[in-house]
Amino acid sequence: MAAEHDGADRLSRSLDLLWGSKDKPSRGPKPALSLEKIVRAAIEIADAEGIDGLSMQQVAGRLGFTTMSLYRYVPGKDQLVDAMMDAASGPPPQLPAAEGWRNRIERWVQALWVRYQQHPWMLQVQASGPPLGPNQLAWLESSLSALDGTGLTAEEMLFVSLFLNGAATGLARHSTAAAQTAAHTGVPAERVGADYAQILERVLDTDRFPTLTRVVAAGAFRPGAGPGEGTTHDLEFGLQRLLDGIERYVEERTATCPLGTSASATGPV
Amino acid sequence: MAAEHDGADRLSRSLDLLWGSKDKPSRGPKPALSLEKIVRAAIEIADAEGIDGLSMQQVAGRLGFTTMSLYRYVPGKDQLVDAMMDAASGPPPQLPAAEGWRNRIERWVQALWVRYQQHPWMLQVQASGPPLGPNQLAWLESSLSALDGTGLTAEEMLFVSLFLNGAATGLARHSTAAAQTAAHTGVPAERVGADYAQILERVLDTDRFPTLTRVVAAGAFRPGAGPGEGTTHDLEFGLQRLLDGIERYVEERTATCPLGTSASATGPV
DNA sequence: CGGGTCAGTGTGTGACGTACACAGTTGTGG
DNA sequence: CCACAACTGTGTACGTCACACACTGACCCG
Repeated sequence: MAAEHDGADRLSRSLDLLWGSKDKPSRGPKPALSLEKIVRAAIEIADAEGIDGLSMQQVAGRLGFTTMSLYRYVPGKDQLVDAMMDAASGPPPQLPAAEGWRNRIERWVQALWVRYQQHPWMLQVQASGPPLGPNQLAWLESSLSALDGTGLTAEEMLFVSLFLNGAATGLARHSTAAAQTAAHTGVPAERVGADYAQILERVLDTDRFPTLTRVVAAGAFRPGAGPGEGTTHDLEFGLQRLLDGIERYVEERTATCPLGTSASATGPV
Repeated sequence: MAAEHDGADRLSRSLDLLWGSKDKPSRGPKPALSLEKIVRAAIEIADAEGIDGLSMQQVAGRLGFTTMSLYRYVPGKDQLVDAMMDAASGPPPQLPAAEGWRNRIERWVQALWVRYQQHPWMLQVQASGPPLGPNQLAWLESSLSALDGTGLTAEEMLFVSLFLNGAATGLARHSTAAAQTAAHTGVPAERVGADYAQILERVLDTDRFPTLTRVVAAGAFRPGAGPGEGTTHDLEFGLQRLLDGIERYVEERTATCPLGTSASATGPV
C-alpha cells in the first residue's frame, strides 16, 4: 500500500510544488526563503555550471543558508529540477490567430529554440515524466493552438506537436553538444569543433561510411562546432518540409471528404 | 596547456575506447576482464534498473570483481556510458538500395524505435557530445544512405537525418516517460497513466488551455499511459508528413532546375 | 502568556566516483 | 635462467553528494 502511494504522492507533491497549491501556515516564524528564490538560484547555477554542477549545497550556499533548509520548500532534488524546468520554460510565445498557422508554428519553434539557448541545461535533464507544470502545459497549449485551423484532427495535432517538439529538442541537443563538452572539459568551443572534424577524418572509412564521408566532404559539418550547429538553418529545413507535408495532407483529405471529422471546426476562441 | 589537453585527451581516450585502438601489452598477467564484458554487464544493469541504478560498484559486483578493477579498462564512468551507448545501439538496419527511399527511411525509423524499446535508458543519458562510436556513426550513415536518391543535397540530407532522429528520439522519450516513472517509483504503469489523466483534469483550466482541453477531451492521450504512447502511430503520422514534404520539395526544385547541385548524382555504389 | 506550530541548523549516514599505493603475476632482455 | 619491468586486480582512503533526524528558537492563536 505504501509502495502504491509513493507514485501518486510523488506526482501530487510535484503538482503542489509546480502549481503553488500549498495552504500557507499561519503560525510559526516567517519563512526567509521561498520556492521562487530557490528555483531562481538553482537556475542561475545551472546556467553557469551546467546540470552536473548543480548541487543542493551550491544552491543553499548561494542563498546563504544551510543545505537542509532547502528541504523545507522542496521535497527532493528531482522535484527541484522539475520546478526549474517549468520556471526556465517561461511563458510560451503569444501567437495571434490572425497570422497563418505556418507563421505561428515557425514562431513557436523559434521561441523554443531561444529558450534552449538561454538554458542549455534543459537539454541535459532527462524528463522525469510527462509535462505537468503550468508553463510546460502552456507551451503545449501554444503549439496546439498554433496548429488549430490546419484542418487536422485533435489527435493529429497532438502528434505533430510532439513530433515537432522532439525534432527541435533533438536538434538543439546536437547543436549545443560541442558547447556542452567545451564547458565540461574547459576547452574553447572552436577547438572542440576542430577536434571533432579531425577525429571524423581519422576514423572515417570510405568503404564503411560512403555517404557520411560524402556529406562531410561537402562541408555539411563545417559551419560551426558540432554537427548541425549553424543557427537554426537545419531545423528550418526540416520544419518547412514537415509543414509542406501537412499542407498537402490537409488539401488531399478535404478534397476527398469536404467536411471531415476535423476538430478545428469548433469555434476559434 | 594541461587544461587544453584535457578536452582532446578525453576525446582521444573515448575514441581509443570506442574503436578498440589500444595496442595490447605483451608483459604482465592476462586480463581476466575485458571492455566488452564490462559494457555488457553495465547494459544489463541499465536495462533492468535504469541509468540511475547504474553504478561502478554494481557493475563490478555483477562481474565478481572489485570496483577499482574496472578502471583498468575504462577511464571513467562517463566513458563507460559512451561505450554503452554505442554498444547498445548495435548495427543499423540493412537498407537495400532496391527499395524506395521512403521505405528505407521508414524501416530506419522503426529500427531506431525498436532499439529504444530494448534499451530505454538510452533515452535518459544526455549525449555528452557528437556521435563518435562506430555503431553511432553507422546509424548516421544508414540514415544518410536511406536519403540518398531523394535528390536532396548533402547538407539537406544531414538536416533531414538529424531532424528525424530528433523527432523519433523525442517521441520515444515521451512514450516511455510513463514507464520510466513507473519503474522509478515502483507503481504499475497503468496507474501512472490513470493518475496523469486525472491530474490533467484536476489542473486543466479551459480558459487557459482551450485547445489542450479539447485534445484531451478527444481522447488523444487515452490509448496508453503517457502522452503519445500507442505504439508508433504518432511517430508514423509526422514521418509521413515529413516525407510528403520532402517529395514535394524535390519535385518543385527539379521542375525549376532539372539537374541541380544534388549530391546524389554521384554513383550509388 | 503559554503551548503548539513551524523555520532553519547541526550532525550523521550510506552511496557514490575515483586517486593512490600496493601485492601478485607474467613476459622479456641480459 | 633470472632479475627487472610491465601489467592486473585489490585495499584503503578521500571528497562529494542527497538526504534522515533531532534539535533550537521564533512566531501566532487561544
